[in-house]
Amino acid sequence: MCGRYASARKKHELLEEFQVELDGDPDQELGADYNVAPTKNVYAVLSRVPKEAERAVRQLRIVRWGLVPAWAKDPSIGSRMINARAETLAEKPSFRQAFAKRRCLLPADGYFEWMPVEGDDGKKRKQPYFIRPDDGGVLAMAGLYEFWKDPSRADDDPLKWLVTCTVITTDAEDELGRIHDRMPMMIEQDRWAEWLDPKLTDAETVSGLLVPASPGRLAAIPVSTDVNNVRNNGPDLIKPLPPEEAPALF
DNA sequence: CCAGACGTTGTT
DNA sequence: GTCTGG
DNA sequence: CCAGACGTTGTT
DNA sequence: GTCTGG
Repeated sequence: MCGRYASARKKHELLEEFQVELDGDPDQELGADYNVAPTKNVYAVLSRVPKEAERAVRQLRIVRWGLVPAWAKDPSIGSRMINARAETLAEKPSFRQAFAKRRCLLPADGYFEWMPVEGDDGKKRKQPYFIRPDDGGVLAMAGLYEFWKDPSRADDDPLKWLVTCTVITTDAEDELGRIHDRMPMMIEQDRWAEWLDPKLTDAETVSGLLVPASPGRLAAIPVSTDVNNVRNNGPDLIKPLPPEEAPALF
């Protein structure tokens, strides 16, 4: 699955790597985040037709992780909507609309998975792994975004509309499956444009874009349990553990 | 009809 | 044990 | 995903 | 808002 990831690239790098036309939040830049957790703000690449325009424009926006459906009475439900199963997206009431019209990419340097292991003392513990492309390239996780109108705020309040997102999950490929049986769905660069196209609303066609990532591109690196606590952050969280402290993977 | 859910993961 | 918050 | 709370009243 | 269960 995907319940934690890293996103440390600068905004200008993302604008370039994702061939973004419009910076949706020109006044805001997120700091390098090596411990992105649910409810935090993240970058999303999406394509929408701006007001009074006729053409969809690829843009980079800051959204909150944890999708709040339009019908929610309050936004707290978002912390339980951090993932959406690729297999059932098209039917689930919480995701169906977003799947048809509001798909996005969530840029990541890599994501974290916790593997249950037996410690030297026989006690159960969990070893975190950082999973990232072995060539250091950017990951484009498939996501959905949604708008939620906050009834407690005035119409002219800039916070009237909350924009949230969820990460789509799929079965993990063989090697990664040993750590965890689910993983975030990745979109290859040659499918970005189609995935983001808001005019493409046919569920079957869109589902066809959700193909498992090509295997063998990702490396799983054992890291310190410092990542467990969301208050910790910084590049040390993705540093490989010294070999003597790293449990044998396979 | 109304009430209540609407989600995923992992673990036992 | 289970829910909420980050 | 993991960590941390899990509660109410009244008083400062 | 829309679906499911009773």
